[in-house]
Formats: sequence, C-alpha cells, structure tokens
Amino acid sequence: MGLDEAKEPAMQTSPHLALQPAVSARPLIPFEQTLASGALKRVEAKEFVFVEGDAASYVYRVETGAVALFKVLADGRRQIVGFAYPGDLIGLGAEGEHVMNAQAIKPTRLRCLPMSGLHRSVAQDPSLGFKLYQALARELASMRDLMLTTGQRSATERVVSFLLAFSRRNKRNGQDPTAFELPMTRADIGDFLGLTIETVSRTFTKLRTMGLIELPRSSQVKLIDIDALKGLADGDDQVL
Amino acid sequence: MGLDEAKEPAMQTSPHLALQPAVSARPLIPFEQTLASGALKRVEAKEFVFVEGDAASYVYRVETGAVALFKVLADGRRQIVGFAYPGDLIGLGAEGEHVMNAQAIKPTRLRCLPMSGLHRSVAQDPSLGFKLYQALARELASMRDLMLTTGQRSATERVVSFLLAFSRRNKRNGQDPTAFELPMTRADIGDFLGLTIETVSRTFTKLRTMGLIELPRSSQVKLIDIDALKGLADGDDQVL
DNA sequence: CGGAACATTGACCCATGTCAAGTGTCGTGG
DNA sequence: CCACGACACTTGACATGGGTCAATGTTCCG
Repeated sequence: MGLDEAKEPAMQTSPHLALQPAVSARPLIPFEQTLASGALKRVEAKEFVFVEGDAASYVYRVETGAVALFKVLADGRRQIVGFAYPGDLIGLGAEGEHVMNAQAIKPTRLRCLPMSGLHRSVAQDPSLGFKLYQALARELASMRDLMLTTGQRSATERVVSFLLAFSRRNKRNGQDPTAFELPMTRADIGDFLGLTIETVSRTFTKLRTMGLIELPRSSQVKLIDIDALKGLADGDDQVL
Repeated sequence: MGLDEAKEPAMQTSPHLALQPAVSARPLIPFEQTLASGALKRVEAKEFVFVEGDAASYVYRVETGAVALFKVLADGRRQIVGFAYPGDLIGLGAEGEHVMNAQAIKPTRLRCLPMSGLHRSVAQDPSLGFKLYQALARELASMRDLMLTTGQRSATERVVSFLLAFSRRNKRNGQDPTAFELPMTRADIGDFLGLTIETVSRTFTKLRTMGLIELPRSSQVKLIDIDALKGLADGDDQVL
C-alpha cells in the first residue's frame, strides 16, 4: 500500500490489517494459532461489533462479510474511516476503550481473539509485536491516502479512486479487476468519501454515461475503461 | 487523544509520537539511550527532512522547531497529514521508502536514529516494540479524528477544531491554553484542513469579528471565548 | 528603504449540498 | 404468484459554502 500500483497515490479501501501469511517454515505461530482457535461469532447486517466507549476486550478477524468502521459527530454526521473485508483485523490499536464504531454491512462471521490472549501471544512470540506494528503502519498509510483523497480531490476523483481501489483489491486476490460487487450502500460510500448520497449517485451515473463503467445492478460495477478512469482519478479532470 | 477532552471528537494536530516517558525505575532503556546519543541535525525553514521515495534510513525526533508531513498529488495539490512538534517522532512506520514528505516549517533541530539502531534496540528491549506499536496507534487515532474533521465539518468547524487542538496541546504542556503562536502559514493550515488560504483567512477574520479570538499578529492567536468556540466546533453552527 | 512573501478582502462563480419527487428492488404475507 | 411496503437509488430544481481570480495591505528581512 502506497508502494503498490506505481506511484499512484493509491487510496486503500480496506484497513488491510491481515498479518503477513505466517512463514510456513516457522515451527509455531502462537498468534495465528490462538486466532485460529478463537471463537467464531456471527453478526447480521447492520449489527454492531463494538461501539465507541466499549471496553476493547477483543480483536476480531473478518472471516466472511464486511464491516464498516466509523466515527460520529454529536449531531450525527458520520465519517466511515475504513471497511474491513475477509482477512482484515479490527479492534487493533485500541487502548482500554474503543474510540470508534464497527458495524457489519452484510451478514458477517468474525474470529474473536481476547486481548489477554493477544498479550500472551506477544510475550511468547517477540516478532509478533513487530508484526502488529507493521500492520498498524500499513493501516496508517492507507488512512493518509484517504486523507489526501477526501481533503484534496473532487467528487469525481474520489469516486473513481474508490472504484479503482476495489479493482486493485480484486487483482491482488486473483479475481476479476474489472468487475465487482459493492457490499455497501451509497450512503456508506458517501460517508466514506465525504460526499452526499446524491452526489455519489450522480457521479456513478456520469461515469456510466461517459461509457467508463457499467452498472448492471446498483451494487454491481463493471469497469469499462480503466485507463480513462485512472486519468480521472488524478486531477486531469479536463478529460470530461 | 480521543479520550482526552471529554467526548469531544478531538482533532489532534500533532502526530504525538513521543514515547511514554521512560519509567525511571527501569535500569536501562536502550532506545531512549540510543536516541539521546543520536546525531543532532539542523534544518532551516522550508528545508526537507525527507521526501517521498527516499530510503527510510532514519527515524527523527523533533527537538525544537516544527515539521510538516504531507503527501502531494500529481498536479501539485498537497495534503498535510500532520505537524510534528518537539518530542514527536517522524519517519516511523515506513518500510524501505518514505511514502510522504517531511519539511521543516521553521528552523528545526532533529535527533537522528538510524533504522539499524532502532532494530537493534527492539531486539534488546522487547517492550520497545509494543511502545512503537502504541505510538503508531495514537497516531492512527489522531489521523482518524482528522478524517472526521476534514470529511464532515464545515470550514468554520475545521478552523475552530484546529485552534482548540492548539489550546489542548498548550494545556498539556503546562502553557497558556488561551494564547499561542502558529508556526505555520495560512497555506499550511489550508492544506491541512482541506481549505484554501482565502477561506482560512476569512474564517479567522470572522472569528475575530465575532469576538471569539484576537489576532495580535497573524501568527499569534488569543482565544477569548473558549466555550463558544467549543460550541462552534461541533456542529451547532446556529450559534452564529 | 525596498522587495519578497504572506495575509486580507472583495466580487463572482461553480461544485456540491439540500429538498423533493419519482423509480427500482427485494422480502413478506395474503 | 402477486401485492404491498420498506428501502435504496436516481433524478431534477434550486441554494449556497467555499473556491477562484484579482487587488491591496502588512510584515519582515536584507
């Protein structure tokens, strides 16, 4: 992330907290092991995994589904700071209490790891602390990219960056980088990119009209002209 | 941070990466020790400490002065993602290459720690890894708060949040929470908050006209009515 | 004292927000 | 299988906050 995809100021959709796949040569990987044996929890769409102020007693790994992480202002305005997909860890980095909310956006299965177990694992495996550090560093880098996007880019640029991030994730996972399903609503996308539902919707329509994407269903996106989209993402908005 | 100042969705101006002051009872603190013996480097205002793509061979601690950390888009738009003040560490979390730029905004002294030394210290002091992890976690939390601010708040709310963050920092440091010097230009503030120079300037003027702040010099701010400012920061903008 | 950099202010404009109808789409119950 | 209601999404008309462009003021340093 940030090193991926040329020098493209890549926006990362996912916190991407998955630890490096444990090197197979290692005899024992306490954390991965503990995690694998952790309890499985199911949450329905819209159900909260944790909310601001909750004791941060577990770290979760998303097994299936998707989770939105967000903060809210007193008057209800909401900023989604990331989406977690299968393989991503959520709840890391909280000391004592959670300072944000985690809400499933579709039926989701989570692997639960008690904080106490995490601490034990860190004690057993000194390199784990460094791995957690690296995981947070990646998360921080993607957060900064998102800042760059919401702070400086136009609505079109933001939406296109968002779509291209999906494309990259699919490519990374060996799936079709030109077609994907959006697990979140327009409202979620808006609250992630700092736009309104209407602006997100209009931007999708504009991109479709321009022949750059197709929308077979409102939640399904097909990228038709990725190069043109990459051009749009960076600021040469004169292309329109 | 995030827990500080009531439930106020506090924005953190500084990366605030200073490690916990080493507990005095500990016999030897390799990292603090190594850092204390690290080379001192002076940089002038506007001089770069590192730029995107540089090998990440050092971590720096700001001793005096101030540094802006930012990313840029191909067309030059700039997003400042944080300011580093005395006590803050910069350059942490980079793997291999820096993915952002660090530029002094005033004459600055930096303590340099080679990455190799950092790795050695981590090996000697297992708890150091966890401290670095915590430092990044704090940084991540402040980044998310900034996201909430730039993604959801109005220009006035952003500027007021920014000023209140200075007030909090001064209070934390035992200095006057109602008066401070801004080390950065209006352009820097704009690029941090996702606003233009003109909007920042107009907002300062508006707050002065409203009697909430005074501006003896353009770089000096005096907060007159902190409670009103706190009200403005949260969204009850009807106060105007 | 002069000039460069920074800051303020004004006039205007436009991208995006707001408000208000519609139009799918999906799941449930008759 | 169809009808209905609830949501999500789209689209249109209009309003406005903040951006842009341009002129002027201020500060600071050589």
